Amino acid sequence: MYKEKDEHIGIYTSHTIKAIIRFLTTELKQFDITPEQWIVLKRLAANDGITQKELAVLADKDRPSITRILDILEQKELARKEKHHTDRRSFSVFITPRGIELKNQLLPFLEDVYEDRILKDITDEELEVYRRVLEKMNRNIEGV
Amino acid sequence: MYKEKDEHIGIYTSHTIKAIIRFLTTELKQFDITPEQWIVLKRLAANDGITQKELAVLADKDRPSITRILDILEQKELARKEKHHTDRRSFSVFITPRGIELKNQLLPFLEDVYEDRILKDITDEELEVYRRVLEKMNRNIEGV
DNA sequence: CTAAAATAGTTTCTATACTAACTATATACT
DNA sequence: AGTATATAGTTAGTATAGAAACTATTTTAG
Repeated sequence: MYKEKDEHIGIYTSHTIKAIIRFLTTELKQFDITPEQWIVLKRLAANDGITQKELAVLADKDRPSITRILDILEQKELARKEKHHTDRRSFSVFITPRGIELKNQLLPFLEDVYEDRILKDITDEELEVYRRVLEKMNRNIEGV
Repeated sequence: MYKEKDEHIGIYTSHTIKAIIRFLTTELKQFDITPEQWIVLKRLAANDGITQKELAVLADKDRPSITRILDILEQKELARKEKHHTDRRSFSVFITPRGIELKNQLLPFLEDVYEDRILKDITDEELEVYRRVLEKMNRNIEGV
């Protein structure tokens, strides 16, 4: 573990994440939603009525991505946009009843997918170290 | 660490990887290459003359992605394709002198980027656990 | 040996990220 | 007040992943 960190950490992390996203995409197909759309819906459910910009920050998306993903969520009638009352540049975004219903299904579903499948046989101690490494990497490259 | 694994593991991992890829993209800009193109060039350097299909497997890309990325590497004169001698459906892919030169620069450069910056202040013990968690997650979702 | 199936690679389509340019509106400066 | 700057959101262009359809060739089966 002392050498070739590009290979053993960088490229292997990249491989694993792609596999997880592929796995989640497959699991979520039955709900007709992608993992990225899910993150936006989840943030929206917890912060109903916020602006696109605020939603972008919370969902870790840039503004073009939020525009695109909200278009899709609107098509699927999971979210809707209203003109902001005081700032005519902005939109307020709301989750629909259908969106709430889906969120209520997906929250426990995804907890189970992680608990029982993706993270099976991984101890809490290992997960704590794993999470700490992520935090350190984030801090190391912060502001870039 | 016992609950909300979708949030604390899934979404946070996704955030971190995006930040790392953004960081690497910025670092590699001076070499006019992206992280994904780098993986392909690296595998090609270690396996000169293999077919696109073999390269796709080694670089963890699907066939359309390899087609696209090789187009770019050819444009940049880092790789070239030749018709396969015995199987006329295939191409053999070769790295160019320019590609070799770039690889010789990037291999140590990226080792340093990981060692000195991305993984700064992360112990070998932590990295071993981190890598083990990745391996377990990979095994858990294998074949999906 | 010929027809069917498999394989290598490309192209097209959808979804995503990111940059840059653009429109419309709001805020700040003088 | 009027101009300059900043902000919210959209659109367009490049790079990537993945699915599906397609072409050309090879392999397999009968």
